[in-house]
Amino acid sequence: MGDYSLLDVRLVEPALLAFLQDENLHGYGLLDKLEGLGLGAINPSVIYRILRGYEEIGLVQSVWDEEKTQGPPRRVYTLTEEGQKALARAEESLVETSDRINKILQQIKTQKDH
Amino acid sequence: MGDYSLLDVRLVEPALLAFLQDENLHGYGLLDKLEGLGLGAINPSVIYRILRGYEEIGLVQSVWDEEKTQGPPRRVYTLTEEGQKALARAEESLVETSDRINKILQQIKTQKDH
DNA sequence: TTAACTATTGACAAATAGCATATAGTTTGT
DNA sequence: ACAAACTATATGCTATTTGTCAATAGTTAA
Repeated sequence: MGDYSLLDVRLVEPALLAFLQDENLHGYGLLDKLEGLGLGAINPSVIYRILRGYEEIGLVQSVWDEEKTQGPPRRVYTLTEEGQKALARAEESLVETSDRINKILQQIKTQKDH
Repeated sequence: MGDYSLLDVRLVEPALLAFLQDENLHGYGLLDKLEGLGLGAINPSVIYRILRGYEEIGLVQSVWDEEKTQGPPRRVYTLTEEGQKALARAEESLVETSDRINKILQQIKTQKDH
């Protein structure tokens, strides 16, 4: 029961790429970052699934970090060159979506004060 | 030539409510309106399914328009009071999503010029 | 040694989207 | 009159995506 919409769930994918842009992180760390977007209530399995999918298609690479800092070993993800390109495409796509949202909000507003 | 993402598909539901805010429209007319958002490539079945769903939960009401203007009879949808409330909630949700998108875009930008 | 927290994975169910197709009335061209 | 194109709605099936739950397991604090 998260406080986010189905729309917001689809922000997770681009957000993960964005977070990995200049920092190598593991799933749980990424989950923390998502909290900063108000998406902390998302089920961890969703994040892990996306990450594995990204690795399969070559957008990220992972290595096991055994330097047991706070728990069991964890997979640390790095953005590949392909991932950088995917991020660039995601950025464009987000801008377009943002435009569409603004158009809808504008539509709602202009109808309100008829 | 659908140049929209899965994220954008999720904009259809709030958009339909917005379009019905002060104008009674039928499915095909709504599809035309979606074209203005760059979502014209969305399969009509998606729209009709959403509209029937909305009617089931009381957000819209429909009547058959037999005044054969350009083709077979069509269902003309009207927003109910419940639908107005749903639209208000959708508006809030869109604003939140827009904020989240902007945060992600900001994140991408600030990392770019490291 | 038990509980709480960190961390990842997999299995299965539910929801959503895409695609194709059926039905059918109207308009336009020949 | 007939066919083709366009308008309009509906439905069934498949594939994809998302949600939920539970299993596994290491670390830290009580």
